[in-house]
Amino acid sequence: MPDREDKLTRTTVRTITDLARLAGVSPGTVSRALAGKSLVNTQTRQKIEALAREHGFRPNQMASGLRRQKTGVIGVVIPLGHDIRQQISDSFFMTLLGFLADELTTNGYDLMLRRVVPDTDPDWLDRFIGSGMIDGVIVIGQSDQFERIEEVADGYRAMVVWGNHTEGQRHCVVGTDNRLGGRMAAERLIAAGARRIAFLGDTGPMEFAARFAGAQDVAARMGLPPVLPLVTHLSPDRASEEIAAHLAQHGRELDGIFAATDTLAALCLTELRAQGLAVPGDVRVVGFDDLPIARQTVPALTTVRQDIAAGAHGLVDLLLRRLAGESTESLVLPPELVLRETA
Amino acid sequence: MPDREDKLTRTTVRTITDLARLAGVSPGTVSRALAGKSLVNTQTRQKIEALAREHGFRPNQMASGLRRQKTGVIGVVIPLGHDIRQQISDSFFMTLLGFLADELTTNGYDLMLRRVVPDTDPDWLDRFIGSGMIDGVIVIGQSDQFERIEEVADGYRAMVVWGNHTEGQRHCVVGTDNRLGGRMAAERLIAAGARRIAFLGDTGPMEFAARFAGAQDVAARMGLPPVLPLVTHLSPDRASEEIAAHLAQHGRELDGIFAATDTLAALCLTELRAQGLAVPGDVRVVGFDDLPIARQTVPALTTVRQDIAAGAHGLVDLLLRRLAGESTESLVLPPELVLRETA
DNA sequence: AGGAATCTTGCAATCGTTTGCAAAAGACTC
DNA sequence: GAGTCTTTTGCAAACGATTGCAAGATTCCT
Repeated sequence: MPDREDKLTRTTVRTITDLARLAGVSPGTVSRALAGKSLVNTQTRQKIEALAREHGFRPNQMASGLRRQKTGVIGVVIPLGHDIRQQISDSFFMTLLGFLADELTTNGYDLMLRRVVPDTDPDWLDRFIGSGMIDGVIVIGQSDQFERIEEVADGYRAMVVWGNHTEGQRHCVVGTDNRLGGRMAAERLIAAGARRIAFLGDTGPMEFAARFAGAQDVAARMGLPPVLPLVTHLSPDRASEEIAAHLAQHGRELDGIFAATDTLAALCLTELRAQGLAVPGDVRVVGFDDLPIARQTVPALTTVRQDIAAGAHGLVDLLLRRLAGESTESLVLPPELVLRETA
Repeated sequence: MPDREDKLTRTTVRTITDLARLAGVSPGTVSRALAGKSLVNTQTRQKIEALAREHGFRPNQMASGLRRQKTGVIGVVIPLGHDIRQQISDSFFMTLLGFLADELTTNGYDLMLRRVVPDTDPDWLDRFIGSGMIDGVIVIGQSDQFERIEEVADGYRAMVVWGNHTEGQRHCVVGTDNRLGGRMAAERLIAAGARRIAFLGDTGPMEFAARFAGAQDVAARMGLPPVLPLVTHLSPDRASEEIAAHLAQHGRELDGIFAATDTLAALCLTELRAQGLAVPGDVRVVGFDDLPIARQTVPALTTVRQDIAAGAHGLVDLLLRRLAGESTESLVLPPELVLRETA
C-alpha cells in the first residue's frame, strides 16, 4: 500500500504558505501562480503547479472569498407559502433546480440551496443576501412574497426571480406567460367541446392566479359562464380528497377542467375515472407544465408546456449579467400547447 | 416614503466594527454580544442587539467561517454516472434532496449542492471537501464511484453516502436493503402467478445490481428460470423506445416484470398497453421506490417502497454525529412491499 | 559599460470575525 | 480601606488568500 504510506510521510500542505515554503517562494507568488496571472515566471509557475498537484492542494475558498469579496456561490431560495408540504417534492421546482445546478456549474458557480418559510421568518431574503456567503440570489417562486421581494430589489441588484411578470414591477423576473397559457388552455377546452369550465388548484399564488385569469378572459370573450374555481392544496395527499369532493359536487355539471399543474391534472384523471366520468367524452382536461407524467396518464394529458430548461438558462444568464453591472429586463417565456388525448 | 429616506441618511453598518463604533464598544464585545455568550453585560448586549436589529446588521459568514474553521454548510453532491441526463430530474433523488434540505435547515446548516461528472473530473470529491467551504459532505448515490469514495473515506470522516451497503465497506452509508427489496418484488410476482421474470433497468449501478440479485435469489430458490435482464437507460425519453424494443422481442414469453424504478415501471405499463398485453392478466409488474406516480398509473402500481424521509433523516443524523466525533455504523433501511393492482 | 525598460518576486496590509489574555471596574470580605 | 473575587471589556493576534507597491533581477539599447 505505497499510497497510504506516502500520504503519511508527506508533509501535509493545507495553506498557500505551506506550499510556498515547499517551493521556496513567497505566498504571494504561489497565489499568483495558482490564479494563472501572467506575472509569474513560467518555470516558477510550473514548479508550483506540480507541487500543488502532487500534494492535492486546494486554496481555501473562505479565505479567498473574504479577501476578494466574492464567493463564487449563488444562492437559490425557495420560499414556502402556506402549503409547505407541496413544494418539497414538486416536480416542477425540482426539475428547474436541476437545470439551474447545471447552468450555474457551467458558469463556474456553486449553488447554495435554502428553503424558507416566510411566515415564520419575515427576514428570510435579507438574511440570505446579507450573509456574505453568496454573490447573488435566485428566488424560485414569488409565493405570497411579492412585496417583500420588491422592497429588496430596490436596494439589491444581484437578484433574479422565477415567477409571474406584473406590469410595472421592479424586480427582474423570468417566467412563463401564465395568463397567455391560461388562455390557450381554455381555448383548447372550448375547441374540444367544453362549455362549462372549472379551474382546479389554488388561485392564491400569482402564477396560478394569472392562469386562472387567462382562462377567465376566454370564457368571458366567448360568452360562456365564468370559470368555476375549485380550490385545492397542491400536495398530492391532500389534493386527492379535495378533488374527489369537488367532483362529487360539481362533476356532472362540468365538461372541461383546466388544472393548475400536471400533478393536479393527473390526480384529477384518476378521480374522474373513479367517479365514472369519461375523458375526454364527458369531461375534457388540460394541465400545465408538461412534466414527464403528462405523457403517462391514461389518457395522455393535453397540457400547456413551460420550457423549464430555457427558464433556468434565462435565470442564470440574467443574473450573471446583473453581476457584471448590466441592468436587465424581465424575461417572459411563451407557453406552448401540447395536444394529447384529454382535450 | 420615510423609509427610503431613513435608509439613506442612516450610516450604513456592514461590519461588526461599524456597529461597535455606533455602540461605543469594541468589536470584540459586539461579537460576543451577538454570539450570545454570557460574558457580556446584559445592558450592553441589549443595546448592541437593538442597534443590530435597527440597522439590519448580519455578521459576515465568510469571515466568521474563516476564523472559526467551520462554515455551517453541508455539501450535497450528486455524482452523475454514464447516464447524465437521467438524474437531473430523477424524482427519487430530487425528493431525497428536498427532505435533506429540510433536515439540514432544522439543524442549522445550509446546503451546498453540486452535481459532478466523475468521468470528466476524477477529482470531484476531494475538490469539494478540500474547498474549505463545507463542514461535511453527503454523497447522493455511489454511481460507479465506489472505490473513489472508499479511498476518501479513509482520510475524511465527515462524509455519509446514500447508496447500497456492501459487506466490509469502509464508508458510512445509508440506504434501503436493495437485495431484500428485490426478493420481495420477485416473491410478489411469483405469488401473483409469474414464472418467467425479467428485470427492467440498468444493472450497472450497485443499488440496481442488488435489486436484480435479490430477484435472482428468489428465482433460483424457487427453481424458476433465471431472471432476464432487460437493460435500459433511465431517462424517460431514451427508456421508452428501449422498453418497447425489449417488449417486442420478449414480451410474449414473459409473465412478470420487476422494474428497477417506478419511473421505468410506469413507462413499461404504457408500453405494455400499447402492445396489447394485459396487466396483471398477461404480465405482472412490480416497481421500486413508491414515488407518487405509483399511485396514479393505470392499473395502480404494486411497488417496493423506500422510506425517503427516513433516509434523509438518517443521512443528516449520522453526519452530525460524525461531525461531533462519534464513529457511526451504516444504516440499512427496510423496504416495504406496497400492494396495488399490477401484481 | 551605463542606463532605461521589462519581468519577477517579496513585503505587508487587508478582507471581517473570533478569542486568549490581561487590564479595568465593580462587588465583597474582613 | 486594603485585598481578593468576579464581571466586563479592550487589545491584538489569528484564520488563509489576495494584491498594490516597491525592490531586485534581467534584458535590451545606444
